[in-house]
Amino acid sequence: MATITDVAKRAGVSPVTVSRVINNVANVMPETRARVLAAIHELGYVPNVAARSLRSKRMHSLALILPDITNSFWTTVARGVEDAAQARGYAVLLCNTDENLTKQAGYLRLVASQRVDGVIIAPCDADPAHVAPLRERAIPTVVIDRMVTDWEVDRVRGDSLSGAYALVRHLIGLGHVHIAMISGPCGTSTADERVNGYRLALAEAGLPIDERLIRRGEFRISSGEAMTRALFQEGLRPTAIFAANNALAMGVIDAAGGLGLRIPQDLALVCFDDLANGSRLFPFLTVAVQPAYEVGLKAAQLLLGRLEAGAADPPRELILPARMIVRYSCGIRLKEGSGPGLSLPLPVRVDEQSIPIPPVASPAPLAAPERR
Amino acid sequence: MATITDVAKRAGVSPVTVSRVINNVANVMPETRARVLAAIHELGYVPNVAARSLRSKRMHSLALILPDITNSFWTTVARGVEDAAQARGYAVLLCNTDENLTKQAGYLRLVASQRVDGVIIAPCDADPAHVAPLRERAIPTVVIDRMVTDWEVDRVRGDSLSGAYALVRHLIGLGHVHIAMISGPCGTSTADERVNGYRLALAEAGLPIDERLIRRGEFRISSGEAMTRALFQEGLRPTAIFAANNALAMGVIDAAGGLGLRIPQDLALVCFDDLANGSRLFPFLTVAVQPAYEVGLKAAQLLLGRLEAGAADPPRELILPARMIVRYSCGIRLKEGSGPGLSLPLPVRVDEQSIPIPPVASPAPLAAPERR
DNA sequence: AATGCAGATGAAAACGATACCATGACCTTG
DNA sequence: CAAGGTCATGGTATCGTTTTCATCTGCATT
Repeated sequence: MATITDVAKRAGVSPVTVSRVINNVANVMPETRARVLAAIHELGYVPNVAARSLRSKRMHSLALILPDITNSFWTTVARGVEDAAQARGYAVLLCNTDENLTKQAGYLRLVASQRVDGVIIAPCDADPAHVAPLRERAIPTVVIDRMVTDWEVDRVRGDSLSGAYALVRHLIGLGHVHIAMISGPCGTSTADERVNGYRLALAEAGLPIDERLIRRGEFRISSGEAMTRALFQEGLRPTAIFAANNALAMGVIDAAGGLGLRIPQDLALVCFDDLANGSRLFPFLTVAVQPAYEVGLKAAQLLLGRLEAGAADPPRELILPARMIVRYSCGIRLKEGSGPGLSLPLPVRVDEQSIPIPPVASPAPLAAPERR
Repeated sequence: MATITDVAKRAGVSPVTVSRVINNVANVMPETRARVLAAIHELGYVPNVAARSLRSKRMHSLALILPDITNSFWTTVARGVEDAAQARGYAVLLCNTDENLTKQAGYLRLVASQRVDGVIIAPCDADPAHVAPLRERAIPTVVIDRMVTDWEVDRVRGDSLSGAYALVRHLIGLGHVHIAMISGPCGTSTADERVNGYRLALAEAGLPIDERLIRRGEFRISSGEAMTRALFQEGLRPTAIFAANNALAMGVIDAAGGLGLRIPQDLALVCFDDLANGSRLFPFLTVAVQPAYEVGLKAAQLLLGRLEAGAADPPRELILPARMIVRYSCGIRLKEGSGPGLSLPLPVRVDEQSIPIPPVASPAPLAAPERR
């Protein structure tokens, strides 16, 4: 494979000049530049990033560390990151942690050894010790979706609190009083915040908060099924369930099947995060959606901006507003005559209504986050 | 950041010995090894892959080039690749082409410059010219899902022909005679093969093949909708549609909504590739599924095997069998009393039946592919 | 005419690891 | 006991770039 020296020989210049042409730095005579470009083209020369980054300390690559690319939320985030990176010629290393600290630690080591320029990470938990390698090595990082305690770092996330609040208010507005919430692990900030939004909405409506209706598990289908099953087995009979993410909602559906409950007739269901084809597939969940693609895009742009400008501004927090998509899983008919009635015939596709969610103030306010 | 020399000094050995310890090559005295390991640990040393691969010509990374990670089929493939790579300490570079040749070409350039050890690619089309950079530079490659004409290369793919054949036979068995097929671009082998399977099943059943019922477009929702709409607008009235992938099936659902057709009552629908939560979300599509995770896993294993063994065996083709998952989108009740009737009430979750698909012989047989 | 300066280019060193070959110590074998 | 082999280790060159500094040319300034 051709090297920079081959190109230099062919163009009758020194490797240094070729390097200058490639990187568009300093002044090179237009005529020389043309000769170099011609040589590059003729030889099919492509710079060797290993050599380049050994010398220049810039790898031109990012690592994206997230729980599981298989979840449509993360898929879309990844797509946003990838697009932003690609636009600036950066490569993206994909890392799935499965919410597993050991895997995460392994990837942090990999990331250090790859000497990636920056990292976008949705950490397994909020414990700063678990992301220590990033801080110790001062690797530019953007934390997405989650929070890490005591770490002043760039962050991009959706507005979980307001989204949860809006969903629960929606349920309350429909007359529900016994609303259960199933959420993810304590300590995972999104799970916590969604519970906060739930509490806030109930409190504001003057409804009692029954702690037995709040369940915490993991962000996975099986956990959602177990929690739902437990709720009903313990004799609590919520008329509506708020699932803190889409996987949990799928668990609710599984449990409902087993319990002989129909959605929406017997049980209303809302959740955070959309499904892949939410408006095409029944039960047409009513959801709060974070702008997943934008979370990825903005995170990557923020990171790349830092890398290229080298600016040492103070860390920023970007909270992207969520939207509520009202569909059918609470039994509402959106427009007279347009949507299906509650009983039959089966709809093929539901009309949906997308509503911006206004931010609500956090009960325990954060350090002046930036809204946009 | 600590270098190998720092470690060497601290352990009182030469960098060469440290290198040997890191790479587990040659014999190092246990006591020396321990000293080196201790030094590594104390300094938090992580090898610099750039330097390493500059010298050793091995990047320890793979590129995965596929149409769109957002499609659940590709998501799952990616997950398989990632898991296999991670297990052997390889990093995965993610590249989305959006079926766009320009983007694909850009990534091939990136891949060359990154000097990745190997590439797993689902090429946009079968034109060998479009993947020429891989061949010219002799980059070890595994082609997945698609085919490239005149290229003897390792391949891993699902059995499209048999899957399509099985689905159409299923429809025929239910009494359908007017079955339409909407597929992807001509020249994309999966799209072509699925059409072949369709023809084969009809021919075998002695049914006439109406060319107007076969439509070719792109593998995207909007294209599926347009083709379905066109079918009905032209006065053809198929009772069943076979969509060549999940995105096209979503397009059928969109079109059906507009046309006032219910699935399955008015129109049966089957497709290739599963949806993310196919058994939880109505219309519970009956599908042929390729083992997407396995496609990714096997492709990565095949590639890594080649890289590490350096074996120059002849290229292999792995055709993984598809399965049929019979659900509800053709209006069948699986078990008396277990599934829902055709009319109501709405099911929450459908029982499903997963059936292995026996391979069928290709009408134009391929070069002795390997089955497993 | 001497000086200064900017532009264009090149020579050599350096980045951090591994490949290759060399060396000395110790062991085996006929 | 000499010859040869194995083991543990080290010295040095090298991978392909970019960085740093030096050189040279030509032109404007004084």
